[in-house]
Amino acid sequence: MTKAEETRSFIIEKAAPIFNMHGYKGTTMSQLTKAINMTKGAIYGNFTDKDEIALAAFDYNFAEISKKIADVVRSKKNACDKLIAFASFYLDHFTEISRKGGCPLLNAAIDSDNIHPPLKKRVGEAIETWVNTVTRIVYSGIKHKQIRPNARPEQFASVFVSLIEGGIMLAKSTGKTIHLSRNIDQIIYLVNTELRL
Amino acid sequence: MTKAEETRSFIIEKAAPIFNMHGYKGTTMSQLTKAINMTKGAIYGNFTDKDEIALAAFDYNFAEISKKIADVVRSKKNACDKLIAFASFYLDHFTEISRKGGCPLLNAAIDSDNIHPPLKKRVGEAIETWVNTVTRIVYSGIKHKQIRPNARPEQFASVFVSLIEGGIMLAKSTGKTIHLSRNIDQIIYLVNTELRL
DNA sequence: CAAAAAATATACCAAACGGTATAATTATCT
DNA sequence: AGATAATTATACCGTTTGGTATATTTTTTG
Repeated sequence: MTKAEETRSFIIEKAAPIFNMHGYKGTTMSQLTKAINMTKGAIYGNFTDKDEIALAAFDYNFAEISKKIADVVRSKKNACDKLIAFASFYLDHFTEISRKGGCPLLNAAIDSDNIHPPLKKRVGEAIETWVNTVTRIVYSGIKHKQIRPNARPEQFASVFVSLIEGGIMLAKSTGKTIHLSRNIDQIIYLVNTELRL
Repeated sequence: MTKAEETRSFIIEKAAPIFNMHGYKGTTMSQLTKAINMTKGAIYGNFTDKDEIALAAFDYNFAEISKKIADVVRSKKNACDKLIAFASFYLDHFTEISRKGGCPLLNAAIDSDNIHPPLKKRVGEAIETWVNTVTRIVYSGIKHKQIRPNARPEQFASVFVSLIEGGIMLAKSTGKTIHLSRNIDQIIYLVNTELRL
């Protein structure tokens, strides 16, 4: 990794939580200069404009949480356990996720809507990826006789992701984690009663 | 209603969808002057600052959708039917809701977080009200022998609201309404298999 | 209908916004 | 090490931001 690439990564790493917390319009270049501890000229030497930083920041945030989820999912062999581990991750790390501003998928989805089409497009794709990941776990579970063959993977995936994102929204805005934990309980219940063979 | 009150209402009515679409930071006074067709001086003669308009706009948006939901819920006698009518409302009116920028609860919850504590507080309270409405419907159903006595109203309410809000988020950001309709199907399924007596 | 009061338009303000030209600095390469 | 290239800091730009003092218009009231 060259110096330039390192600096670029450093900028993105510092900018990412700020964009996640304050949104695109809510994040200013002077906030970024403070967090990155570089002048505007330096930052603009590495990025053409604020948009490019915002897009890179979203990609970083999404990749970061994706990696953590992938690790947790990979640690389980059974498809049902993978799903439960996936969902539990959000509850187990709610404090940390909350401190960084919440789920970047949810935040960027709402934030980009009506104000930033390129970002919105990217968020939409990320969410599809997200849903597809869950869908594939269910299909794989069916294939390996761990999940009932009459399960509906796409249906389950929408519900699964919605319960997580909706739970975060409820928990964050009311300040009561119980809303999220109820949803994770519901996911575990659904996995064990509707899916598991 | 005096002239002043009428003007105030008019301003809020016009400002409400703009705040819902573009968020607090994303909404500028010049956007408002165009939509309201009044000069800045006139607007500031009726409101002390942008914050006051934003708070009033959220209250308006919340009251508007609350009223519509209340009408739909009131039209059904059975608690289970009330819940299904509630959830179906979002699917039936998704296009309209989408055109106005999505669910104001979800939007304001994400938008206000980390940038506007007074608005965040109000949104949190609105969400609690929302969840409590669902909780009460379930309790009432238990009382009137329409819902199983072993149902867990609070648990169900969190799941219910999350499936709606999460579904809107998925549907809006991917552009595919199917995500929302899957969630509404899930709610109907849950009502009929887990709650209904 | 005229006077008082309220509401609106005009014209302006300082501050903050995203962005840039250029000079100074630092890293790279022969 | 010295020349060259890349990076960063300084200082600035025009525009837009939320907000306001004041003049003008409109509404209300005696």
